[in-house]
Amino acid sequence: MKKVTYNFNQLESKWQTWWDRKLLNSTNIEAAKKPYYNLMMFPYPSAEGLHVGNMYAFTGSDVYGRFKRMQGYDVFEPIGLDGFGIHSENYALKIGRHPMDHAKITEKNYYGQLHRIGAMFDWSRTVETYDIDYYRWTQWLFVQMFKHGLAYRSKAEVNWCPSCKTVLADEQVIDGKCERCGNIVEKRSLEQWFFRITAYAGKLLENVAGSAQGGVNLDWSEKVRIAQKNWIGKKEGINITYPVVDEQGKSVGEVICFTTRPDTNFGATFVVMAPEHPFVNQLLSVIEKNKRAAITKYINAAYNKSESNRIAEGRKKTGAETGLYCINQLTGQKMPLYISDFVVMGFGTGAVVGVPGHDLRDFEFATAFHLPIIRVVKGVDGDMSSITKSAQVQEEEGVMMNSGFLDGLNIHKAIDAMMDYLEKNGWGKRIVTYHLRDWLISRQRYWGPPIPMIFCKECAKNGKSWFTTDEAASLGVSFTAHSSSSKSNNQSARSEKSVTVLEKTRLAAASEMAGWYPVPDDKLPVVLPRIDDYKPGNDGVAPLAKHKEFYETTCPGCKAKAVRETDVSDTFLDSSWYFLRYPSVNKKIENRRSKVDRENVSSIFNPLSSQLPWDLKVTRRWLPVDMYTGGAEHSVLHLMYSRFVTMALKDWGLVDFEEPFTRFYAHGLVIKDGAKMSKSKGNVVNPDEYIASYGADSLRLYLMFMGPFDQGGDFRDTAMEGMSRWVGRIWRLWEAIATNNSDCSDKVKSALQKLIQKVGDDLEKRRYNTAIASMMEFTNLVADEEGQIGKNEFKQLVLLLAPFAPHVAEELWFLLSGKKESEYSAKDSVHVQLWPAFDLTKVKEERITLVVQVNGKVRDTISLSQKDGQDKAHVEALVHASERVKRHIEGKRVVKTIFISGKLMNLVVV
RNA sequence: GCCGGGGUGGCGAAAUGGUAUACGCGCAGGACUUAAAAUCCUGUGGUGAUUAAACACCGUGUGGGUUCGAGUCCCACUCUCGGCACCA
Repeated sequence: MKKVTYNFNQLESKWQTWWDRKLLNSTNIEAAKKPYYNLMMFPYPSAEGLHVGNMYAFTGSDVYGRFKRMQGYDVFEPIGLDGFGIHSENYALKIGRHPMDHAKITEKNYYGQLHRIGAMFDWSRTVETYDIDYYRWTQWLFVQMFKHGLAYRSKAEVNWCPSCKTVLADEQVIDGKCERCGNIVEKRSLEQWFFRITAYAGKLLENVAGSAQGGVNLDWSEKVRIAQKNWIGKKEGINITYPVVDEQGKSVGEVICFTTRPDTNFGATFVVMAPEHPFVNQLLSVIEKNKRAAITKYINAAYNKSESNRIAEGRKKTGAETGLYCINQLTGQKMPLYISDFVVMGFGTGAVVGVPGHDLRDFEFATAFHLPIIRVVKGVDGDMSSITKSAQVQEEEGVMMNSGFLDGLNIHKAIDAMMDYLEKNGWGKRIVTYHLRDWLISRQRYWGPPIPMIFCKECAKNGKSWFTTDEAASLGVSFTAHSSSSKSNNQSARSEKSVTVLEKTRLAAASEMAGWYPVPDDKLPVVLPRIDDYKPGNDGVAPLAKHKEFYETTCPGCKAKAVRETDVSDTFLDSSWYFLRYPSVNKKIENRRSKVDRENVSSIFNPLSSQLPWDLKVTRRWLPVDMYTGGAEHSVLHLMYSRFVTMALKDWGLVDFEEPFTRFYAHGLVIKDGAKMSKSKGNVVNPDEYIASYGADSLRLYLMFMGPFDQGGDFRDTAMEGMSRWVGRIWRLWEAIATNNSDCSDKVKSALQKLIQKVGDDLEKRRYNTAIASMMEFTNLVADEEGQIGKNEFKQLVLLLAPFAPHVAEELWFLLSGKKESEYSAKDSVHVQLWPAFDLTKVKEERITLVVQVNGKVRDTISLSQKDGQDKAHVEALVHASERVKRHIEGKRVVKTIFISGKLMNLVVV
């Protein structure tokens, strides 16, 4: 910790105050001529304050925003807090503070820190997700989802975190553990609210895979696009129907199996269902008593098995025999039907046909249960013997055999031929399935937006719901309880035509929504009351469920007594639309400055018009987001949810674009002592202390210099000394100019032109580390020239420095202006100057260095004029005159001479 | 298992197929100073050789290949970091 020759603490706070006072960073949303929306993922407060990893990300985003502004764009760079939800609540619980009080404290801390890093945030338009003015609209979004059939309630096997005491969406379970607390997640069968994100699976995939026809081409980090692709997990295959019979051959129903490899179906020898498969219940009534007990036992064991147990068990195959058979209609063969937990209910149909010769899992199962194994593919190794070892199981390539009409075809052709055949006979139907599941949106927690739904027993009894109201009819989504109820499930997104899918799913949803009404628009928001028993319980019931005064209400349909939903929505819903809010934030219904009193419920149920949370005109101008920066850990979380919400809004005609983020840049992670910064590892670095001892500018520079922005880096404080030194050197350059108004050499002038080009290029590519390095090279060159730099050249250097070190750049620019403080206006600020232009014709380099090689090895270098360097004969003469070259070609014959004009000559000798 | 990054000095890292290790840290030596801090200067991949310089050889995870020339392109492998995973 050391001192620099200028007082950075004083200087930085001086300019931060000045920028605020001059509204330098408050974008004029309405008047902007060249809007550029530069957004960084807003932080979710899960600690007392930001750590240096957060600052790294914000700085990287800010450097780019500042660069764009200097290129003449009206850059909007907003900031906010994602402080509603489980992250913040868990921390509040940990330190024993009420989440509402905690929110106020984190707001102060986070905003204070975000101020001190010197980013160009527009502090006049912040968004806090726990603000009533904000979550009122989060609830509105939920209602819209419901009315459009994209929100539904369903009993399902869901992830339950025993530590957070709530359910979680699939995306929020990482390696069988809770995304928030790291505890092992259990399965519970609960009735929950879901968002039908699967209805958009096709479109979500197309755009991100770049396969959209006339669609959107996303300029996104490759690894994020691939992660989304994998998560959506599109598989094209076929659903094959197998009739099921008992020992006597009597028909007892049918089982549908999904497969991508129907070509191997002549080799099928058994069928396996997941323990959760609906057919299991059905068959329990038809099978022998002694088998029934065994099956029930197996199923119960499977239910109670946690995810971690399953993982620990590895590939060991267990199962229960049903005594029933599926008929392979290709061959007429009877295939025994089993129940096993290696088949998962959530994918395909929850039942698979076993082809042990050509699928490793099937092979393992067949071996464990002594089932026949038939070879139907001759592999690339030509092996045609019977399959007895797992190494013989052919999966990827081969030619069909023992397969009737398929014999001799390669497997890829055979797949198509078989699908055609099965469809023609009515035994199968081609199908597309996705790994993506519907978004489980309810949380049994306190700190979130109450789900704005009301349940009425009376209406439920009468088959009434919002879908039977006049409003629904006027929106064209009416539904009567008597129409056929097609069972909706998580795999309903199959057709590529989203309109018809939406119509279907909407009706399907309506049929199951008897008794449910959304809170009418004019009764929003449903305010989260302040309660003292806010801790989550073990019973799967939200804290609000213990508060009659909250949940007792009247039915919007029949006016009878009814109850509110007491679960709150997932945090990721809060952040799924915040980018739409920022530019329109001044459109808040109430006066921005007089926030609605959170405690006073009666003042909140204000009649509201059917306005939108965003201004359509503003939104058309500013969205989608031009540049979005954030962590890759949100690849399948926030980024997927936001895309889904935006697509839905587009279909409802509320926005005119379907992708929220045109460009997304995934920044790297800051590592400390070889590990990701985290509280539990105790390696969290607080930026405050470094700002205090080195200044925000030096810290910013150091963070950007550590390595490429998309790779992150290892934080070490010793290296920051170097940055601090360099800033000091620049400061002293100014002192030299101030005292002896020096001019500089052509060498420096030429170098500056090249520097301007280099820094601009690097900034566009976000290669901040090399941009800074080249500025250092430039100042080193100036030092070699005895510190001689012209005032003009120095001014240009300050412009290049401005995005990285905004405070010191502003101070130097101010000093260079020669103005008094009172005369220095917002227009004079270094940050609104135009990025300097470069002119390479000004580059004067008389001498160049030409490399001389013999057989590709460098043996000498020749310094000569630009002009002579182009002259092959001249260079050749010099090369042959070189002592060093002579030594290596002596007694040998030059068979070839390679000449790259102005750069290199290579003599090939033998 | 599948899909993606990545392996370069003591460390963070740089290099449109053309002088590998720019820039920074660290380290060593020096200047300034009564001394320290700060600042500035010089050196810094390895081995060998030399009074010294010149010099030679080796060097970008491993093994091959293409090329006048490979950190960079191709093939095979290996380690590592991320994502997905009994997904049919």
